[in-house]
Amino acid sequence: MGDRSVPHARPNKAEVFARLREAHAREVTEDYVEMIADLIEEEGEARSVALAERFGVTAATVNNTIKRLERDGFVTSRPYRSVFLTDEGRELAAKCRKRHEIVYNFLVALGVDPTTAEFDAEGIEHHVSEETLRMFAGFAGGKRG
Amino acid sequence: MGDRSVPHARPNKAEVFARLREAHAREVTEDYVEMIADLIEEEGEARSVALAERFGVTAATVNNTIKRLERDGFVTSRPYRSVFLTDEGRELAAKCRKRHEIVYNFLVALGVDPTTAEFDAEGIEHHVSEETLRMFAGFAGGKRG
DNA sequence: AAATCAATTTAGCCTTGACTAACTTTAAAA
DNA sequence: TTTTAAAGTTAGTCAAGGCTAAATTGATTT
Repeated sequence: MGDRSVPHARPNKAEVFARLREAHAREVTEDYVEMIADLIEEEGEARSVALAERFGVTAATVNNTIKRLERDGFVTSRPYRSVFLTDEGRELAAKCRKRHEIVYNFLVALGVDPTTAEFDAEGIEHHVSEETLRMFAGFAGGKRG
Repeated sequence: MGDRSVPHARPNKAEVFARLREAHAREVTEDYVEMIADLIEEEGEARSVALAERFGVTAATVNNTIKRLERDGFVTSRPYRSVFLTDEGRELAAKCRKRHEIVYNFLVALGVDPTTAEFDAEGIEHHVSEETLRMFAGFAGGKRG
């Protein structure tokens, strides 16, 4: 147990920032698999030109990122062809989409303007723990039901 | 007005991600000025060994970051001496601390465990707009009063 | 005063995530 | 079928933010 017996003991700062850095490392991956899933749904396939347009980056940047996602097992791709999600990628995309919606709906339920909520949700979603996500879901749900 | 006359028009995705990238670029700066202010308050000065310990990074990393903060006008430093905040740095630190507290108190008011709230607040705070921050502050305040 | 130890700095390396410019491939039009 | 335009790729650059290892400085002991 170490020095953690005090009620509400503050976590070690270094732990907090270590977790923050881990979250950062996952962010781009999560945004990409989510966007790829959206594109496949909306347009039937995910072309890198569409990814570049939606993220507001160049085609070269998309290319680099897709290679990394492939290396990490989230997508498959062949030269000059569109990008596909692996099972793992699809799973992650589904999880991220749910989380995004919960955060967005929570902000709107709280009274935040929907446009602002879109901006904020995109940043916040990657840093919300399971526990906090449950609270968010419960709050928005309670307001509806 | 362009194509923004529809109620609740979704913002362009590229804008959302551009703002996200801007927020990222500010994160480390904000965390450092806040931590430097804390150290000066708690210990009278901000030594890089203390910064390294609290962030959970090496002294070399702290050194790099401090140089960047100095370049950007948030701190001053002299070799082998502790770090000082400029007026701009102090201002930013105060703003960040207030924001951090609002986010943390909001999460706790919502029912999130204080330890989890510490972790989540550190990630969330950098992505909360002024508008959302006001909603957070109002929510926690309303519960108290 | 010298030795030692802790703190700081420097140098060099790595990955991520961005860019531009130039090149190749694919698909569509002439 | 050839040409052209759009899409995708490759190569090279850069800054941020991490690291290790080695050198230096400052402060404390002996």
